[in-house]
Amino acid sequence: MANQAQILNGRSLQLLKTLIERYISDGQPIGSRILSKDSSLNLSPATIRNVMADLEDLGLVHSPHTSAGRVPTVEGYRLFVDSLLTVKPLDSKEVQCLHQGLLAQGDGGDVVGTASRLLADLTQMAGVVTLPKRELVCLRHIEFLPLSSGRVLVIFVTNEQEVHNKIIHTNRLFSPAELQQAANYLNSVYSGLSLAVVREAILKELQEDQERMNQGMLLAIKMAQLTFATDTSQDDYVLTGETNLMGFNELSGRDHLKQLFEAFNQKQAVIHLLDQSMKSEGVQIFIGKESGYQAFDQCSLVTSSYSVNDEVVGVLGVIGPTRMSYEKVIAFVDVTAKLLGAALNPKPTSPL
Amino acid sequence: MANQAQILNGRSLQLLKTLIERYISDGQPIGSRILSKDSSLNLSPATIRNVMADLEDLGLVHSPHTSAGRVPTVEGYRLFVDSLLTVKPLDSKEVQCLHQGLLAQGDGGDVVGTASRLLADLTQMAGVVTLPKRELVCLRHIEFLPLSSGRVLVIFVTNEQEVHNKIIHTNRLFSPAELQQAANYLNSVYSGLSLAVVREAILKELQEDQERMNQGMLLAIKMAQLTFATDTSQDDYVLTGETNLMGFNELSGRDHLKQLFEAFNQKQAVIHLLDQSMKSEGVQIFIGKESGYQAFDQCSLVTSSYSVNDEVVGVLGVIGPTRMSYEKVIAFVDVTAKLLGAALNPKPTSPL
DNA sequence: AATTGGCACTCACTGCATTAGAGTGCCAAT
DNA sequence: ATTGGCACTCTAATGCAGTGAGTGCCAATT
Repeated sequence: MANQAQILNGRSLQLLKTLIERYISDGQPIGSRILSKDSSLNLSPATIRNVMADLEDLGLVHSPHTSAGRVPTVEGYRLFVDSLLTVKPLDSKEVQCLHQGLLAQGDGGDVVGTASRLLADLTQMAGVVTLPKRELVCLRHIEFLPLSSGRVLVIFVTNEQEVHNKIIHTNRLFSPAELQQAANYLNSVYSGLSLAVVREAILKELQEDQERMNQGMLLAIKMAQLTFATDTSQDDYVLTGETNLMGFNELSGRDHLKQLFEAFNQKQAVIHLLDQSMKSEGVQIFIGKESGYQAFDQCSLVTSSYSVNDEVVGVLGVIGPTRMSYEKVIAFVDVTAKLLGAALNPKPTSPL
Repeated sequence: MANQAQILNGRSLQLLKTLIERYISDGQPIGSRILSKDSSLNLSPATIRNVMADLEDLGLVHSPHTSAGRVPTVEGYRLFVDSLLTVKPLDSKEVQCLHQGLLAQGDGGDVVGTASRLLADLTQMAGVVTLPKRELVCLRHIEFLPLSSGRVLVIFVTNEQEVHNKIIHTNRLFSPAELQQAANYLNSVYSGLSLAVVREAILKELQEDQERMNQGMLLAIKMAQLTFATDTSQDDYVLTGETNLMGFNELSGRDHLKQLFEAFNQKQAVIHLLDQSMKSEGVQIFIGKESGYQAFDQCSLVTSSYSVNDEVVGVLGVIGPTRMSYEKVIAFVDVTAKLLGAALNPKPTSPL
């Protein structure tokens, strides 16, 4: 270990950095000659070879075969992004572009989708944005419609304009009037509160003695419970630009590509990774096998949580090959997260 | 032309048929020797070669290079599916499977999605199903919610349980009470009618003298007009199993695949093709370049419209490489269309 | 007149040897 | 500690011969 500290001096780190930068831009193994010219250290190729041998011992770079240059390993990338990276702030032009794009969207109201598409377009990779966490979501309006055989269609609107629907099962039939009454009650009492609060309140009501309540209220509470009880933390995300990934040679193996897209469809892997980023603020990076999913072996995922009112409500990120321009992507992800948070934030639900 | 008729006798057709069948199963150019053994005609390879030369003159088959076997052309496939094909009815086992799958779905109520997935799973290609046509869709319930700056969120439920929403712009602010009244009016008058009828009725109302109506009715009509006027024939479809297509060599060129998936994402091309099938009943097939879209050059699309109450309401189909087992796919598409129509049909909207 | 066997020819694919080039590792010299 | 030199390794590209599948055509056969 003392050895490592000795070896990993400024110079070797500098070399590692230029190697990775060059590899990211060229995509081919980097030899000592190139590195000697590329770095401003004025070292001969021979010296560089020695350093490279050390770096290889440490597992930071790797040689595809005897007479090829070096390629960064996952550990190399990790060290790079953790300590060597010089993140350039975005051009104000690009920030403008993002800002415009996020605000000047159509009336679809799909800020999340827009953000995802912006990420994908600007990075030429895949963009992914989770829907904002439910707890942050305020109930605006609820409505019940009777269906056949005791089922009831629940429609509820959250925040400004997001419409959700769900079918619940009841053990008896209800008249439209009853349901209307229940909805009225719920709307008058719970409108404007976050779903989390609503859920708690309902549980409390159910525990209290129910004789105090009249029939209508009781029905309303029960319906609400059926609707909101199951914490279907609607883990979902918007993924765009997947096709961009087909352009990269390192991902273009048939099987690889198939695995990747199947993972996208099943969502579960991506969700798991994004969830991990939920816990911490700021940009987080998964490089290659670090993700733990085989499908993403050759991919890196750069994520950032985004917040509204200083509370983390979602995650967004970019998926691309491990050989991506981390500096740029990190910058993009970072500001997009902030802009998205801002775009979601200052929309005070206009009180009716 | 008289020549063609002479040449295209039963024997050459028979040979074309076996050639295509064999090519579909093997995927490699078929030579005269193989064909001689495969066909039950007891002809020598030399004879077959003569026939093949004729077929090539007619543009039905094609030789990749001098010393390779023959491969069917688009025209060859076309002749094959039009006149030579022996469609085998499905095993009752498979029909069962489809039937079960369509009926025994979760409460998601997403019959269309289920159908698409079934098609994809059973054929190991991509399945696509359009949403049922709007005209067949009955208005069940409508509701307005005021948003900021004169915008109004419209929620309407069609058929049993499909929830749609849309934002419309108005030139002044409305109170919730006004909107409620308007919704009540619309619900009482138009509930149960198809969207097409509703649209017509509204246009008629607007043309008649409006002084007869009171303020509330007028508002209601205007809101409804904004909602249903633009014939956003919600051209949309559910596409599943795209990843299955990545397994086929003939489609696995990077650029090809990318084009294909981009076409899927943009939807427009697929919609156009499906729309064409809307007009005619029964199974329809687009082979290779027949589609007119470069992205689908190497693909075939087997579609069938599906009907409810003898009226065509949507289209479904399978997308795969031109070298697909048309017999099977046609059978699958055909019965799935019928089963889907049936699954949608006998659900009489329970009168409240 | 259709069918067939025979034969020359074409073309892709394979294996093999060769070459050029890029890059390494190591050693001795600075 | 750094460097130049040198032998070595491995890849990628090239050329070349051999093989096999398949064709097209012609003359013989039925």
